[in-house]
Amino acid sequence: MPPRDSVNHACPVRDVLDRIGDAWSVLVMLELRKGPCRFNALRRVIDGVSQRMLSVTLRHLERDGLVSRRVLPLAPPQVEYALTPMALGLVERLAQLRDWADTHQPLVRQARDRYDAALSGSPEITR
Amino acid sequence: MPPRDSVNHACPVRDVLDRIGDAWSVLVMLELRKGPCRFNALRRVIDGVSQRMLSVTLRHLERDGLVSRRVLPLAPPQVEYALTPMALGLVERLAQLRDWADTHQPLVRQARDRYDAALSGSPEITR
DNA sequence: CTGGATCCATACGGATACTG
DNA sequence: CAGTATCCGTATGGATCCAG
Repeated sequence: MPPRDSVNHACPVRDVLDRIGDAWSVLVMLELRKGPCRFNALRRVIDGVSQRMLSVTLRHLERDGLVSRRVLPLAPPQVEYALTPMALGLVERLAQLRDWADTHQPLVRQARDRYDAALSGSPEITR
Repeated sequence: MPPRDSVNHACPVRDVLDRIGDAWSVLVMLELRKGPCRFNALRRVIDGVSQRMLSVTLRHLERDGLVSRRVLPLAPPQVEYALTPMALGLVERLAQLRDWADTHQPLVRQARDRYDAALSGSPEITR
């Protein structure tokens, strides 16, 4: 997709799909499902996320009204992120998705390996 | 994410999330949910997808065992794509997601506008 | 601690042209 | 019809440095 804004925004699904598009959003929301969490705590538990992407992701989620941001007025500044009420329904479905992923991941892996093997095994495939 | 393969593949969720990551996969699967479909038919109905991306997307889905590909031996070659049994559960959940997106899209839009307005409205924001 | 700003590599994705 | 191959602009995302 080009500039992502010049495109067909008549399709409502796209809005949410775009948010789900970057894996981090999903991971963050699933994590926040367990309860409110602070920036670096998220950073540690998400595993693999750079500080920049976590920041960007959280801002996007906040913009879409899916995550709330609460600044605790403390000596070392603390910021707590939490799901908004609106996000709850979405997160439930995301959890359903994750469950499917968990249980079917081995099958997907198998299929993938079979596919790859079939390719490299084919006699006429030169590459 | 870097090379997408050098990354943490210990996390099972990632595998499926990556597939869901590109919006096209979801759109294609939701379309195939209605029944088997041919290449150009998909191309027409998906709207916005380039021929290349549809091709790439379908190959990925096939590789993961989520979509089957059947070549009809006809004069003008025809290829029919369909969901595999394994994909059915996934697609159901994706449909759930799409439903949420449909019903909540206005709210997301609102939140987004409010967020943007708050930014440009803030006095101290120079940018 | 919680980020924003910048720099830079690369992978994604569109357009186009070409095959079976 | 159903793709594959190439070219090439652009957005994504990591690394690093800096600020409140």
